[in-house]
Amino acid sequence: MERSDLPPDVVIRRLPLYARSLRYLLEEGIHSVSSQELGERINVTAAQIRKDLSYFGEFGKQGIGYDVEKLLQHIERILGINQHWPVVLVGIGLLGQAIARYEGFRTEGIEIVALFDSDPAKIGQQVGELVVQDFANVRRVIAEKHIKLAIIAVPALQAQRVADVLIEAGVRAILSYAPMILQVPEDVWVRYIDPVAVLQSMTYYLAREQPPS
Amino acid sequence: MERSDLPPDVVIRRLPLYARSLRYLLEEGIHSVSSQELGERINVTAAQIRKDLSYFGEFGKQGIGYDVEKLLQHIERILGINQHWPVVLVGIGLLGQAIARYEGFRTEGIEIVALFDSDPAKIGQQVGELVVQDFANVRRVIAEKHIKLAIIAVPALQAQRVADVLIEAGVRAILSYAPMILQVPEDVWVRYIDPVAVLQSMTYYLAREQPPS
DNA sequence: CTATGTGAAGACATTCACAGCG
DNA sequence: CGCTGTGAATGTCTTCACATAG
Repeated sequence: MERSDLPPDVVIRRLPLYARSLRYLLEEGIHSVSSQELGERINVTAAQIRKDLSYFGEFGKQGIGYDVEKLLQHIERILGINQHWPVVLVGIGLLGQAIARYEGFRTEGIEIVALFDSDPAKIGQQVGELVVQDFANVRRVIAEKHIKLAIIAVPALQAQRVADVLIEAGVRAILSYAPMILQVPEDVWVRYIDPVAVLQSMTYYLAREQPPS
Repeated sequence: MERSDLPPDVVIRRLPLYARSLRYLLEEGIHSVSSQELGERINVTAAQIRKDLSYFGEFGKQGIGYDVEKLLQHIERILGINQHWPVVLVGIGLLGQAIARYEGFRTEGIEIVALFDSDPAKIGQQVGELVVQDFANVRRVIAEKHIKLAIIAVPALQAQRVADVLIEAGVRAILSYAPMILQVPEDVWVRYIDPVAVLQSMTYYLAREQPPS
């Protein structure tokens, strides 16, 4: 392949799944895997995995497959998750608290390092190992810790205002749980977690098979 | 267009976003909207919206645009969310509790009607308006209430076992928060909420702009 | 004159199928 | 012989651009 081809975003979004599956393989003590086997675990075709990886180099051995640990390291490096990415979390309601305490965020390059809320009743409260800070201080913390990543877990109507402040302070990528499309400069990345929309897209298919109760 | 063309899944996944945006427009008292205006709110091109809608019929007025309320009703009907979809939630840890209490799930066709966990300490506990039930009873509840939709919020290693039970009991669509790809029959729908993977895919781009702290 | 609906074109993503290497 | 890596072929999705309707 032309190495000058940029990897499509859809490929980038699959890499974390490959990485996770490789970690599970390692935990099972499996040290070698073919594109076929890896694909079966994550419901992706073998050709797709090989093509995806080919955007970044040649990591396998013909006739053998891939060394799990080496491939994992390659992917972690490609994604940049071999480095440490501090994240701020804004909005410490029930969802925010669950996010703040979720172990999955403490590993694999990502670490929530500060919690913010505007509610005086929440400021000062301990959540997991962190103390909730006043959102008014978010700029200073983002600047001091050179934070580029943020998670927003505030109500829909506050999400845009929060995003504006975060971006102005230096955040370059946002994961938002608010049911609201954010308007951001084109050099800022935004992704959404939207369980209601996901469920509603599945009802489309269910409604066509058999009616609901 | 050929009405015989099936709408692509990517179109189905956008419909809930259109619906939500239309609801916000209604709340703002706006009753007419062009594909251009709607597109600007949700960062989708006008042509895409018109093409998407064309899979299902003709809902606009040339020279004018769309009647917000009518288009919303059409989309809700297409998605099947004009009907009532009862959902079971399995796994009442911190995340499960946040999901159970989230208001967004109570509207728009979706309603969580039963909570399940296997932990004796959690069974019997009240969460919002519901009481946590023993997961051992999940089959009976799914059958009695004709439930087709489930949300899984259990640890990764338990997710497959939980999914197997749910599907056997009659569930046809699953929204899973577990960081694990589920193996299911091909007539069952599965979608994932995977915030860690989403964050990790954004670090790819950040790592290429400027190094993290 | 404005904005929809839609074939056709173009861009993008996936799969195929096989040369080539270990 | 098995499995990777990859051009080419196929399939899918998005955008274009304009005929058409109000």
